Amino acid sequence: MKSTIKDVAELAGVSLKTVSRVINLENSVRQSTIDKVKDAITKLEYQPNLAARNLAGNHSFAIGYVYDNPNAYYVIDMQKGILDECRDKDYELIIHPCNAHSENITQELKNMINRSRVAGLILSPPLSEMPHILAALSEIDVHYVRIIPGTKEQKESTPCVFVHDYAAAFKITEHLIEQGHSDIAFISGEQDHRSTGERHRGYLDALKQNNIIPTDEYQIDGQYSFESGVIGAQQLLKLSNPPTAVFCCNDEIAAGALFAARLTGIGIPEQLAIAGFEDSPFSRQTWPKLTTAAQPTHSIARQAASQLISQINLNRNRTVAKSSVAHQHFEPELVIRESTSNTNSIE
Amino acid sequence: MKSTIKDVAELAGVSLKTVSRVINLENSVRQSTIDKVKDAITKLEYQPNLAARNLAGNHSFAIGYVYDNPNAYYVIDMQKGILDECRDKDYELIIHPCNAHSENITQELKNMINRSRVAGLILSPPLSEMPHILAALSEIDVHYVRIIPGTKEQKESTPCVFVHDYAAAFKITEHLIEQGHSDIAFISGEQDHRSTGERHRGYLDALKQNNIIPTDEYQIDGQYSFESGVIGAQQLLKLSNPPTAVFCCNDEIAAGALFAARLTGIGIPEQLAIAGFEDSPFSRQTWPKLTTAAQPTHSIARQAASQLISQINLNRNRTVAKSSVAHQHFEPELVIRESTSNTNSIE
DNA sequence: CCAGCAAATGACAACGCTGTCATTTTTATA
DNA sequence: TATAAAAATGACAGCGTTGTCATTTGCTGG
Repeated sequence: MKSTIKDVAELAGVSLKTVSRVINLENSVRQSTIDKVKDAITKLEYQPNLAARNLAGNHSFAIGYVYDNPNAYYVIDMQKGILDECRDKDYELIIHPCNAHSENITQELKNMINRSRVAGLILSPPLSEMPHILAALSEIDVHYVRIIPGTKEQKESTPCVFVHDYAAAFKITEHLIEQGHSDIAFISGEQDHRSTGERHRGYLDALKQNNIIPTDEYQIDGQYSFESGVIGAQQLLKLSNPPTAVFCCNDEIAAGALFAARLTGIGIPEQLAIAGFEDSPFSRQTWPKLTTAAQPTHSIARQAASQLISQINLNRNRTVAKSSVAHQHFEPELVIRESTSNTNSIE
Repeated sequence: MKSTIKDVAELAGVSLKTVSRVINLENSVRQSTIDKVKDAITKLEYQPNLAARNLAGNHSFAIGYVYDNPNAYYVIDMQKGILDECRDKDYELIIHPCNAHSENITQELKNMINRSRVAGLILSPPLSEMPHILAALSEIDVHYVRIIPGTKEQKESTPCVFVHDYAAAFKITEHLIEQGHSDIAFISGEQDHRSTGERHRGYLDALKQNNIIPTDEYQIDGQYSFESGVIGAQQLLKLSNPPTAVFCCNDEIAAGALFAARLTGIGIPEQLAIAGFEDSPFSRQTWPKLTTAAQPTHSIARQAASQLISQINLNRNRTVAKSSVAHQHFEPELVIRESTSNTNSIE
């Protein structure tokens, strides 16, 4: 029932190998031959057998996406972006959620690569920032592309897709300043996440540029969680001179801060403006809706997959331009909603 | 570098085929031989080459999970559950998000099955309820397990894992009644989702059992979205005799209803009690937190995967007990929080 | 102690494709 | 037009496993 390369070859009147060449986009095939073969492929609805390709070519047409679920929406978007690219390039995606802080994470990843024979990996934060993981991956010979906060300018030795958190944080803080605030607090995510640092830098620089001196007691150490937002905001609201605005390192923290503010009957945004980061769907589902920064997750994911796949292909063709470490960066977009701005009518 | 079945055979002093037998848990291998082989496997850190297995055995060790993203948290949980089972059984997972209402969805699925050569599929709602999709899958010969609302008792011709939405909806409604409510509204999800019907039945039966006659104008047609909750609640609050409680078909709707109530300054739960369904994380991130029903998604997913894999194996071994349509059902659990009950202190 | 049978094991082809290298065809050059 | 070089194509082995069938081993009972 299912047609094989042999059927195609016969129908097209060429050899197996020539069909194989056409499939693999090898050059040195005459256009007229290509056409014949493609016709046959279409007629027979031929689809190459992945298993056979893997086996014969000794390489896999699968890439892996490894993540430590920071946020379901983010992960889903990433998956979708990667998948879209994979479909284009005829690759498969193996997903691998894991616990970044498990002690045998490196062994786990090695096993996974061994088992699934993936040709490469995409890593998103926080895994993409953990030196011991990167080291382990470099040891075994596997390609990978990292998604990390930062910019092209910072020289990384392995391919990365950058998310320009700094710029976004700067913009958000600036927006708060424009709304007339100068007592602006910051609730951070985990200290060991690079995004936390980047966002904090953006915040600080925006203050600086507007001649606002950051207040120590406004800098709250938190985590990327709702609970952390609750606690952080409570801490801030207890101060003798509480801030009038708070920039939260992500939407969950912001939702938590909102919750805490509500508990004490504080008006949002009149008495406290709250901004988040990430534009997760629930930033639209709070009351009031959250101002936040939207990351183009889907594009980022696609870009990462595209980069990974070309890297793999480069390596296969022995063009060995492995050194050409490609980089690209994406800038989040400011999304202004009611939690920071009364000028937006609350529908 | 990577060891093959040949290496194992040599080290163990047996033939290739015997090693293959051990790997595949075939009987008719002496225990002493099994031990020898297993030792060798461990020593060499041997891992069977999936591609070769697929090719030689003409079957795949991959299953697919097809879904139309109803909810990111749900999908992530499902994926995790399926993956856990897959790791156990040495299968791979191919995820396939799609649009249930796209017109060429059946063709898309067929292509996907062809391309990825998955041995079977797991379907979650709403895809699992769409007759034309099921029909298409039955046509091509692919195993599948559906996750659907309902109970074992309902006779389905193909294997299903049931989620007992009816019972959960009944419980939630009963809880509202216990809180002293009798004017209880219902905001539905999409009418063509079976879950909507099941939840509505549960709601109606709970009312009936408590001698409450359902009010027509309290039955709101909605969708599974935040916006729908906003609109539905606004509609309810405009009534001359508005309800004192509302059961929303999922948490998003409930969050929307909460939002709408907030806008009009209505106190929750004093003036309006709100219950959701699903226990998505943000049901804990609203103010006040939402009462809801928690589905054991991870277990459901695992069960579905387990069922699918045994079905596939059965079929392989020509035991052809394909008729033994296994069913199992899971009951959501009531999670009472502040949106319906003042007895819970608001922390 | 051996025939007879079942259980255990092995030899070898095959799965569908790609890599290597040999052969044929085309093109460019003299 | 002949010849060399390049481009296009093909023959065939081999990737790591499993299926089939043949062979060997171990056991039973007479």
